[in-house]
Amino acid sequence: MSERDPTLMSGIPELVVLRLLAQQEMYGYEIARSLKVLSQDALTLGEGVLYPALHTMEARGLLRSRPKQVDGRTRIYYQVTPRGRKRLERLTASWQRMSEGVDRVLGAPSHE
Amino acid sequence: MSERDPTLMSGIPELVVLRLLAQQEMYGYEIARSLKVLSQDALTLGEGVLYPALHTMEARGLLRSRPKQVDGRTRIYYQVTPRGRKRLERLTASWQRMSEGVDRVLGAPSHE
DNA sequence: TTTCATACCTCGTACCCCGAGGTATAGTGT
DNA sequence: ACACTATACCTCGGGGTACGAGGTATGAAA
Repeated sequence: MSERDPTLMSGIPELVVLRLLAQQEMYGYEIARSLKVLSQDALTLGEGVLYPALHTMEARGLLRSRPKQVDGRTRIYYQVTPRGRKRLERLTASWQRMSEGVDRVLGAPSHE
Repeated sequence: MSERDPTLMSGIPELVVLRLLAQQEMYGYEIARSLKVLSQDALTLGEGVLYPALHTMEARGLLRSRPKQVDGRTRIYYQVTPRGRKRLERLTASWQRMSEGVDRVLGAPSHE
């Protein structure tokens, strides 16, 4: 139903997928490839993560989808809804806050 | 037994706890407070996360503990084992790689 | 025809986070 | 004496998510 804010945990897949789709409509397979390239292999969304995530996000009204036939293959294109954009903003803020927090702890002086 | 590498997910509690303890021996309650201060409130480890995490990490040989009586209260001090230090290195590297990946995706141009 | 890339999917598991609640001591305020 | 706060530990149950493995199907290349 309603989205929960990530506390410490991930939500990374949701965040990066929303970010990609905020730029342009894409289909699942394409998202996976783009992510790998953009992140320079640091992030890899397996299909067992990606597809369920897309479905969940659509069910929550963050995405909308439409099928498209290309060369006899079916692609399902997703786009971000206004609600999804709001969610993206919040997740981005959370991520920044959280990752800065971790970096501060990691960067803490070893002594004194 | 063996530790799993975080793929996308968290492991943040484990990472930051190891990092704190790598600097000096600490007890649970102290860790929670330090974390809040160091991260400037961006990170808060609830006790329901912290204590189980400490126990698991000890069971995995990443930490060693010793009880200490202070003012009639029992504190359990934890320190990092050599194995824990290796684990910390790996987690730190993972974290850096991962967070840079996310930042690259987030920072990707909005158009063209 | 076999293999590879494309393109979708689900199931089960494992893992982890988290809130709520529980015990106990020491100190402070009334 | 009584209550409240801070210290200090703990567990349990639930919820959510990530993930690997496996499954279907098409088109192109070997």
